[in-house]
Amino acid sequence: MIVKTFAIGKSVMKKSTLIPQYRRLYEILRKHIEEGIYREGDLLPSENELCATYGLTRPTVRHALDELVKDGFIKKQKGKGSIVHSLPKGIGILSVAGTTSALGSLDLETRILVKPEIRPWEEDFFFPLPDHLRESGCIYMERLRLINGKPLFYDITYLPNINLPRFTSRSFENRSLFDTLRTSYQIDVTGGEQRIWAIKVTPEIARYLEMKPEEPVLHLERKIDTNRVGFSFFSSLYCNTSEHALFGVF
Amino acid sequence: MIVKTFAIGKSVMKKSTLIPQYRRLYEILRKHIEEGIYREGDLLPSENELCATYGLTRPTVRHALDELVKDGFIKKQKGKGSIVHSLPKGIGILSVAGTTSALGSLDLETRILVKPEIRPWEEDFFFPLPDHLRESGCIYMERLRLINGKPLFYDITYLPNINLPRFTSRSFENRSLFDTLRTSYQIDVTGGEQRIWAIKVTPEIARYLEMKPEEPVLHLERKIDTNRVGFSFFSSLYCNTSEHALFGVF
DNA sequence: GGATTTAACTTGTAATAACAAGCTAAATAC
DNA sequence: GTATTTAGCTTGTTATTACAAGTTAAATCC
Repeated sequence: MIVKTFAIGKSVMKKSTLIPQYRRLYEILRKHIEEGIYREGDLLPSENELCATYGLTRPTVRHALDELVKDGFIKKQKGKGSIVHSLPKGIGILSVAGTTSALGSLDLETRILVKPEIRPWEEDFFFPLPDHLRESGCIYMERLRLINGKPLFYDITYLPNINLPRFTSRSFENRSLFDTLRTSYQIDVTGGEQRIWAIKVTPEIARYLEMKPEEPVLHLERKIDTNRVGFSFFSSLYCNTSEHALFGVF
Repeated sequence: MIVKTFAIGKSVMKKSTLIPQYRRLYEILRKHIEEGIYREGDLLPSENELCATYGLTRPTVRHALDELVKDGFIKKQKGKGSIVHSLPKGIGILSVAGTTSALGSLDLETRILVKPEIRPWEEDFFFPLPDHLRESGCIYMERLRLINGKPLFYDITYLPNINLPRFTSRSFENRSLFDTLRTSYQIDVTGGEQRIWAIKVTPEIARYLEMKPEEPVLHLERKIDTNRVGFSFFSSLYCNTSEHALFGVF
């Protein structure tokens, strides 16, 4: 085989063992899509072109594309190609869609109500907790997310306190918890479970979300699994859907 | 290569071209899981065992297992095996979880309010409609789903009226729309989009769901894509979450 | 010019091979 | 007996090859 010296392909140094090649290509293409190099409806380079460009073989390229499909960045069509979808899938449900305004034009802000701090897990936690998590406590965090200055989400996050160097000192001002875990700690979300209710807003939540009492509010409880065995984290979330719907691609 | 005459593997007849082998293995394992042959927490046979049993190679077997992972039937762990998860992922959100009772013990009933009928698409449909769907009208259906005799879902479904022989005469008493499409028409759900709100129940919906006025109710609007290009269907759903939460695996 | 065929793309399926890395239990050393 | 090592499993990654099948546009025929 003729060895070509490209970005991903097998170079002489073998430090590539850390991160798989399909994952690296995934990150590159994902970045390109998020940066707008490929736009909605565009065709990605064909699999064979990607092979040639990055010095990989088709199974590897296809693996990367499969991940992009799974995460909702592209759709594939036989005989045609990989079509950029651009709507990030988020996790089951995550994004916000206004009735009139486009997503990009929204002024999104995240306010930290309780900075990441280590505390014991709550006694009657809303998901059954494995014992190995109970021992070392959890990283607790409360955030409020606002759109155009109006509060929309009230989000309580619980992470296992194991082996996340410098985590509590990080900033989570932008919606970057998932990105932070992915890029700084190589923790990928692989799935999870969620429960959803429509409830009447409680006085406390109403205060955070600036809602009138008795108004309906969306309540989500989520367990989020990762590729790191035993590392799951949790989120309890309240959302005012009077002006914006929760939007999800699956 | 030594040809073995197993259930899936290449036999002399080549009618196997219709349905891919990984898909057949997927259906077999899925059925086994749903029938309880493999139970929650069990390990599936190893990939090599599945290869030997069904006369397939590892890439094919892995493809089938990947699909099972994607649909939430199993989870894989390196060095260990494929662990049966049993909770079907449904589509984003579908299943119902009671606060106390287990899923299996629930008495589930589906009542048809409006039998499948062909009618034109609504003028201001809640998802943008491709032109090729508009022409041939839609199959319209209203269903009510009850748990222990109490109505829980009110579901309006819209399907494109193209090439579904005998569809309107089928029964949809049990929760089998997705199964029917999958097994009778080889239509697989590949993804979709959904919007979710918590709203105050309208008088009409309150009547169907036997709720008091002003109570919060969950509202979902979903576009569901399939492997058949151009064939997407739609669902508008209202759910009373006062006693049961919507449950989803992703 | 217009309809049809063909050729050159695209992604989808499948077999084969080899090694890496995580997990577990049996074998070994102390 | 207990702790450690090892061997043999498991899934994960990657390359190679070949053909099938859907899409599209150029070439051909009429």
